[in-house]
Amino acid sequence: MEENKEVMSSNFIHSFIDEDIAEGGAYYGKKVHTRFPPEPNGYLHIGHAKAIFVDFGTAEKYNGICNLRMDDTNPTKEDVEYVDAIKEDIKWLGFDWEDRFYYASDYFEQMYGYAVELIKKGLAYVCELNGEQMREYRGDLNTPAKSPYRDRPVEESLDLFKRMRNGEFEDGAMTLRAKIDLASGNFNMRDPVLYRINHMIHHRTGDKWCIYPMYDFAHPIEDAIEGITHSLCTLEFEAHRPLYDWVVDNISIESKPRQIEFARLGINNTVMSKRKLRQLVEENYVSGWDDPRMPTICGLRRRGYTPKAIRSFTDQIGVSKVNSVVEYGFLEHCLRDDLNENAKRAMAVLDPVKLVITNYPEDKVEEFEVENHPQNPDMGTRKVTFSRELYIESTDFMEEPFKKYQRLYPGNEVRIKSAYIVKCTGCKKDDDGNVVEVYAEYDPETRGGNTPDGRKVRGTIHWVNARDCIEAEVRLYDNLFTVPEPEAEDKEFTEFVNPDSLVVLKNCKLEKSLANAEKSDRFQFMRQGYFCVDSIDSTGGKLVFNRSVSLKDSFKKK
RNA sequence: UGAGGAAUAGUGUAACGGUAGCACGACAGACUCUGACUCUGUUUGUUGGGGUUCGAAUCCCUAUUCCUCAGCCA
Repeated sequence: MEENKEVMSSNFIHSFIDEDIAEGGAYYGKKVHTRFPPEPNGYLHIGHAKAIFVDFGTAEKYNGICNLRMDDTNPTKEDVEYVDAIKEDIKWLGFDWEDRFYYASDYFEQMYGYAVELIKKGLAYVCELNGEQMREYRGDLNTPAKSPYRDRPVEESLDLFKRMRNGEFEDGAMTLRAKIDLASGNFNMRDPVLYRINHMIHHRTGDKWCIYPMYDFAHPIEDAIEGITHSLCTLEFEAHRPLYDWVVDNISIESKPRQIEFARLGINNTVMSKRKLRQLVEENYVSGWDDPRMPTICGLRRRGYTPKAIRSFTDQIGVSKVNSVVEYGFLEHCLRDDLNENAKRAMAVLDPVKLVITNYPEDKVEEFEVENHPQNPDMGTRKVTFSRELYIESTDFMEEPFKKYQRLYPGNEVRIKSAYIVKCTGCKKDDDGNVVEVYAEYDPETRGGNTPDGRKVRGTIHWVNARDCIEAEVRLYDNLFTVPEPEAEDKEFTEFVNPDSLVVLKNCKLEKSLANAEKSDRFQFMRQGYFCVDSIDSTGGKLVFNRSVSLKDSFKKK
């Protein structure tokens, strides 16, 4: 059943949904309907990608549908600028909400109506405790909360709530609270606040409202209005589920969505809190939200990650209720897996040293045809030129090799990829002992890199023609943090920012064919890793590459 | 201390009460015009203690550890 490779693996959410479908009840006859409800107060990160995958993927699995909804119930934190960025990232990941794009703020009038209903039923009341008092009256683990206003007559609450809406009171002067259970062991049920006063310009409703619904009141209503059957969210909302159900059960609405919680994504060496990511940006630890070291979707995109790799990752890590931390290496594995198959090969010398083929004619130029992908002939070939002087990687020559070193050292033969077998004859060093030129002689019989006599040549190295190449800047990235779990440490997380997480190489030599590479093109530079075109300098036409991920290198560790 | 969750290899994730699998990593080897890829093999696991059962990761009891909640954030 090879063709099922793309289908997401099964998880406990599916078991719950299967039960619901089997039992009928509130879900009977309904298509599975989910939603992804980001608050437009920041950029999406890889953790959101998991949620997106869970929300859209679950709908997909059941031939259902998934809405995209901006959960904009708190104007103090939100901004329109994030809305478009969020939509762009989700689209880029390959998910489609079709025409079902909504704002929580579209439902403010209905929410207000439901609040009035609750007051009329005696299930909500206007409370005049201020924030500080509220905290004092809340009680603690062993003490019930107190609320001096909970027995206020319905008519009085109705009147006050209306006047709250009309703007007669200042911010924080009073709230609308649900009347549930002041002694509940679950603090969320100790008469939670439903509405607060906030005289602020909302990014969509402007100054129409000065009272705003709290998440716990708004979210179940948003879900119910949209006919969501399964409201999937992260574990920290588990204790809010009784309140979610309370709202749905006590207002006059047909739909009874079910909240199911799953564990959010953790990745080691990575910080995934919006607040902290913002801090990294604002304090210039990184160049911006899309810095290729950031775990944001736009950062990963700029780094060279593909939607396919991210989807493969979110699929394979699974969905459960266990707080877990996935290894960063697994994300990299998913990227390599995709890029290995789909990235064209090319040759780039990141730390060049000149190789002179001493027995090759001074003015001769040859052309070789090189395959773009060794395992996939469909990706075609390209031409590279060859002459007496080449650039090779400085690490591909060692005057005194260690055991098992199979590249250039005096007396050793290596294959110059796709060109000739050459034998190293020596090198030239400057006064400080640095190798400035390496010398070798080529074997004309081995044209194209073949060995007609069948002799074994262990090493094959990449190269560019020193007289026919281009220059580029290449940026190498490492983990942004030096410790596996910067958030778990006792110190401020910024103390663990890795100073070596970005290395810029200015004068890399690339084969000429790369001159017409375009932004976002991805390549595997032979033996160097996978790279993505970050930008093209408009003045000099100079290319800048980001290393998306390195190649696995087993021999270094020996 | 109240309430609600969760514990399966180094990591992540599976297993109607019926042989504890898979992936990543690690290690070893084969292959190779990339020390990549690919292929082969190996290693390591049911939190502890009881109980039910022919049989328990799974059911029961108990202990332990970890996570979440006392915003007019989401």
